[in-house]
Parts: sequence; C-alpha cells; structure tokens
Amino acid sequence: MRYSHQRELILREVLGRTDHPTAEQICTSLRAECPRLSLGTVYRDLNTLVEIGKIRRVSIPGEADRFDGVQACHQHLWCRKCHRVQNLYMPQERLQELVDGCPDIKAEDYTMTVFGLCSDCLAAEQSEG
Amino acid sequence: MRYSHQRELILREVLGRTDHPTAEQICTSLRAECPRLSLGTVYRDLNTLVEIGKIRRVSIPGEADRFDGVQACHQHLWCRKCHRVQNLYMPQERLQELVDGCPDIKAEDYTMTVFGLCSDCLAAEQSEG
DNA sequence: TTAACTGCAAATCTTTTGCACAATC
DNA sequence: GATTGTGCAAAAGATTTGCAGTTAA
Repeated sequence: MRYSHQRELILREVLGRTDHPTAEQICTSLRAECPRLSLGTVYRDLNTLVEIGKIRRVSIPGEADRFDGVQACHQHLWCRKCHRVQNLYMPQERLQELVDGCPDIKAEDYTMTVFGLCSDCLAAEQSEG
Repeated sequence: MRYSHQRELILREVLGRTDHPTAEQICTSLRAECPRLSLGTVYRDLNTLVEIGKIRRVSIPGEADRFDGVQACHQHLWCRKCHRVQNLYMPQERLQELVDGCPDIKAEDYTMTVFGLCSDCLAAEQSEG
C-alpha cells in the first residue's frame, strides 16, 4: 500500500478523538486543514483502515457508522437520550469465554452494544429527581 | 392500537420463520397472499412490532436489517461466508452480569454479534481439508 | 364518523462507484 | 512511467415520509 496524505490525516483524526465520529464528521473536521477533501475519499480510506485493523467500525442500528481508534478492547453503549456512544470496559476474558463456548461455529470477532443511558444522562436524570 | 390485517400477516411471517428475513424478503414472501402489500407498510409495521416488543431487529453492519421473533434470549452469529445469521445461545445470566457490572450507566438492553463461520460453513471447510 | 392504517411515489440518508486527473513509488 | 489514490458527481441501497384513499372501531 502506497502512502497517502489523506489517509494519514483520517487515521490521525480517528485516533485523536474519543467521541466516535462519523465519516461526515471526520470529513467536516479535516476540511479545516484539507479543504478539498471529499466524503467519498473519507469513506474509502475509513474502509481501508478498518480492513488493515488500524481502526474499528462502530455500527448503531439506524445511524451512520462511527469510527474508533483501537486501543484496549472495549464494548459500546449507545445512549438513547443524547445519542452519543460511550466506551464500556468489561472483563474481556469473560466475554471471550462465552463466545468461545458456542459450539460448532468458528468465532473470529464479536461486538457487544448496550442500549440505555450514558453516565452523563443518568447523572442528569438522577439529579432531576 | 387498532387491528390491522397487514400487521398481523407480518407478525405471523416473522414468528414463523427462523432465517431472520429482511423487510424486502418479508414483503416479497407475503405478496403471495397479499399482492398489494407495499414495502413502506412492511417497514412501518416492523418498526411498530419492534417497539411493542413482539419482534426484534437484528442489525448487521452494511446490510439491511433483519427481523427475528423473540423467543428465548439469544445472540447472533453473522457468517462471513454464506452471509446468513445464526442464533447463538450463551448463558444469559452471565452476559447480563457483565452488562450490569458496568459502572455509572443504566443498561436497558444489549445485543452481541459474533462474526465468523456458521456451523454449516465450518463443517464444509473442515471436510474440504 | 373519525382516527389509524395502507399503497404509492417521492424524498432522505448513508455509502459506493465510475471516471478523469493527481500523486506516489 | 505505471499504478494507486483522489475529487467530484452520479448511482445505489435502505428506510422514511407525505398524501390521498381505505379500513377498523
């Protein structure tokens, strides 16, 4: 694979953010320093980066895909109130055990998505009464 | 909510199938007995049925949503070879424990999707060599 | 009778793709 | 110089929506 300025910018942007941006948000944000960046390119490069394992795709039903730098293994919470995605850290070995315990299949990867209220919205709801 | 012939047909179809059909597939199949059924109606009714908890939505990144009758609690495997969705039964209490163990949030629901090879495709691959 | 539901078609939203040009090796 | 990557715009695919007509209560 050949070096590409755009692909590097996009990778840096995803790794540097913790808010799970969409392709659209990444594109808008990067246009400050790369005005002619096109959304098609962003989608293409994001797909490439996912394929080579540098970033992860976070899919939420009915919404545009979001992208996430791969650091520690974690799962996601989708907040029904603010519609943001929050990282969840659960004991990975125990999740993996459950997945590996499924008979007759070959599990290569998995994702867990929790739906509910994120910490901010839960706190807000509790202080409201 | 008022009775609707179409909604009942759609519910019966989803409950009667185990192959996690898409809206399109449900519509095509039901047109045998309800020729003027429209895809818009199918989407509308599926959304309603999901909302009232009679069926479940199964989302796979990059694919059309599939729908599933809610029987026992189960997770899903998406086969990268045949692109079918297979049910997985893991100990639910243990998954629930992990979800409930996440601090500071309110978990209301969750889904786990495993990616890999389904039992048919794994068996085929093993017998090939 | 009236409010909910449907069919139809158009609109919306996300993502992909074809093509001519530009950049990398 | 060959080939990969990009910008742009158009296309594709999934889903929603507006509206006029139909149907259940």
